[in-house]
Amino acid sequence: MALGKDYATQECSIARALEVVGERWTLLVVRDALYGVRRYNDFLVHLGIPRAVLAARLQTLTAEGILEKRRYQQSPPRDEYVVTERGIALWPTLRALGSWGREQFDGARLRYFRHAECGTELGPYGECALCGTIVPVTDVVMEPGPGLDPDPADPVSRALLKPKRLLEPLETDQA
Amino acid sequence: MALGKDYATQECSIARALEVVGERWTLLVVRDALYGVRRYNDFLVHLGIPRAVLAARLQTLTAEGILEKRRYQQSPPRDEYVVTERGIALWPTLRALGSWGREQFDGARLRYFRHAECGTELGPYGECALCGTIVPVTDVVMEPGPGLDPDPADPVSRALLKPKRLLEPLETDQA
DNA sequence: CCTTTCGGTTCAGTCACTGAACCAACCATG
DNA sequence: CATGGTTGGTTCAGTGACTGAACCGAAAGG
Repeated sequence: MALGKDYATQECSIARALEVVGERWTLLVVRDALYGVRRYNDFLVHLGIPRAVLAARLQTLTAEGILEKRRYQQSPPRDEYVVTERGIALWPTLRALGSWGREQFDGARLRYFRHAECGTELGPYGECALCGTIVPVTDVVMEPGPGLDPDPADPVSRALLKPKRLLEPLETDQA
Repeated sequence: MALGKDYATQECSIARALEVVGERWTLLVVRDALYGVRRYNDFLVHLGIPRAVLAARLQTLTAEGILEKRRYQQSPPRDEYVVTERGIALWPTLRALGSWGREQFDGARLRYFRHAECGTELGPYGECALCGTIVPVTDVVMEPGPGLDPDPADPVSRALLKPKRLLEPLETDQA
């Protein structure tokens, strides 16, 4: 967490985790990465994050092995940030946090997450009640709920309105 | 999150949740509250948090309905902070975060969490593999693992070495 | 009285985040 | 070849959050 490093004295894996992903914006960057966002500019417009902070977060997330920087075209040279296994492993945490936020505060259904195989909506821990299993991230389909703005300003939010699998790269029609 | 409030534009319950518990130290305070810590001074020595920050966190957590301030003796007047249902509902998030931190970084077993009924160790989502259910927080027993310092300096850490149920108030022998 | 405990508040200093400006590499266009 | 657009940054001044130490007040306890 960079501030004072005091979590180091905590002898606790929660504290250890927060050292890595506890800074402002970090978990939202990981969330977007799981949603399929990969490019600097897409993170930027979707999160509304200051450029300097985004650059810093992408760097530390890469250094911690949560994202991987990958060249996807040579000319002009362009890199994308792809979420790794270690990042994918944060899905249950994000899912639990989101469930808590919605249950305790919002109420509105913003997005549905379903088991791709059977269409069942996931439980709060990312499990499929029908199949009785924890659904792997690649088998989760995300689709918009009634609470979501149907005509958002930025192209990334617009692209996220289409039902899609988690991790599947986002296609932004730059219109 | 108090910084700029930009999460408000996120249309996302994860962002909503982070508005409330995303600030530095906040989740660790909630963790301690679930472990049974209730008193200002116990939070203080166990977390090593600046007094001003602790006071601020306790206030906002109380305002958000995650903790409840409660007078436990009249003379001298003393209050304790008890975790509410809303705070208890953060247990799956903390559990997931802790599992992630240990699996991805630490490795060392610091604490075991078991289903009180049957003694089975909880899975990463707080479920009991034997009973096949999500274990309610009141039925979780916490005990020290081999990775934990067996003779810590502060009395709170020492009190947390004894196996105990979650939520059960901590008894600090002020020795 | 005098001291200690508990639960804070105050304050100066530091560090992180913010927002705007700037920059460099590369491509497309005329 | 100049111009402008796109992408992915860096720099920098200003603000706000966190830190650590000091101080404070109420209420025992001796």
